[in-house]
Amino acid sequence: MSMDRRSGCPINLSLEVFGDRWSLIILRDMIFGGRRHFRELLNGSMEGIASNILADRLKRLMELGMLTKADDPSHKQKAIYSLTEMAITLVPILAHLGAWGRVWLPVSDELSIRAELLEKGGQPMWDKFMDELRHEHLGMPLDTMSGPSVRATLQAAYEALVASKALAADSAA
Amino acid sequence: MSMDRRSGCPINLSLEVFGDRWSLIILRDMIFGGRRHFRELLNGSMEGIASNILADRLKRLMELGMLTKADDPSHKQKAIYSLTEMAITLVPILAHLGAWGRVWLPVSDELSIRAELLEKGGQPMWDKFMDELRHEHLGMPLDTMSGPSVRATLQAAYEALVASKALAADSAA
DNA sequence: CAAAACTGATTGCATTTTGCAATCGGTTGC
DNA sequence: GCAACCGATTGCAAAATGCAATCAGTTTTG
Repeated sequence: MSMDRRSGCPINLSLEVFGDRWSLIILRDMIFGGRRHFRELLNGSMEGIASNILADRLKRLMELGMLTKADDPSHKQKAIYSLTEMAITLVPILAHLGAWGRVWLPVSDELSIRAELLEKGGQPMWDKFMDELRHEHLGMPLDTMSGPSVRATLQAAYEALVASKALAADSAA
Repeated sequence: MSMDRRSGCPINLSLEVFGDRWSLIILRDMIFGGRRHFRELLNGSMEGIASNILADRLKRLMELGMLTKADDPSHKQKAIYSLTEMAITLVPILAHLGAWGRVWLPVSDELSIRAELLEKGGQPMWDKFMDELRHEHLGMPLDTMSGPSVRATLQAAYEALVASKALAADSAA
């Protein structure tokens, strides 16, 4: 909440933006999960964020210029949160972070398949994804309309893995 | 300090490692500043870390496998902290983080020159840097001994910029 | 050889941040 | 009308943080 400015170091300033346990989780769910509403973020997060923390972080991310809020025309009191360009350009960082975590931390297979695909896709896939996010959140035209969206591709891979695991568990039982 | 495991998501797990305001700052000072001792980290950090927080984070980073501690042979009670491979592979993430911060946050010229050079150097420079860090911290042989070290290059650019700024300020006065 | 300075910490304590549970007033669907 | 849902807000306890003082051992200094 506070504008510290402990130093003008780029890494320090970045850390002042998401050097906490929730801000990046919220952005992850918006970017990869496509969530736009308060309730979606509240109930959808696997990590179980509390509603006051979510409200606080959404406010803070807006103050920092990472998100904008707009009324949902279909529902008078529903708010739609949108990523700004500043947040969309985090995609390569999230990809690297996921790749690093996949190597060094006790990740679960299902949840890391997305990170694996995103890593293998490399910069071209990240560019396509950012393009799609700009379309979704900023109303920009889609440069290239080639095949399924990156999010759908990642989601399909995740669901296929979950299904195959369930099958294996069934046949074992 | 706690081993949360809120979820097996790679991004979440990564966040549980450095989703705080100090852990990455310490690693930054070790990687880019070449600091190895408690006092160097305590007094050298621009952001002014408190000694108890530093002690706590060093302990935590050791438990996480990011650092190791050894006796300094030249000084019986001096401890030398070393980066592990796990920490050294953060270099690309730090480079991306610095690049992102340089674009979107109010960085200072002097402190962002390093990030700029590291970004421009790209993967080859990161590889060279990681190779040098493995030599320094893990005792590995240097693959390529080509020219000045990456850290020295970055440091020289920083000092040149500080000097030129001081000169400009002098001539203005 | 004793005093001073430095080593990596630790302790006590006040302040701030975090997280949980309950709740709020307004909106929507039935 | 009324239950379910909307984006929050409040009260409160627990944890993290930051500061200042301190520690015992080691090295340097005079």
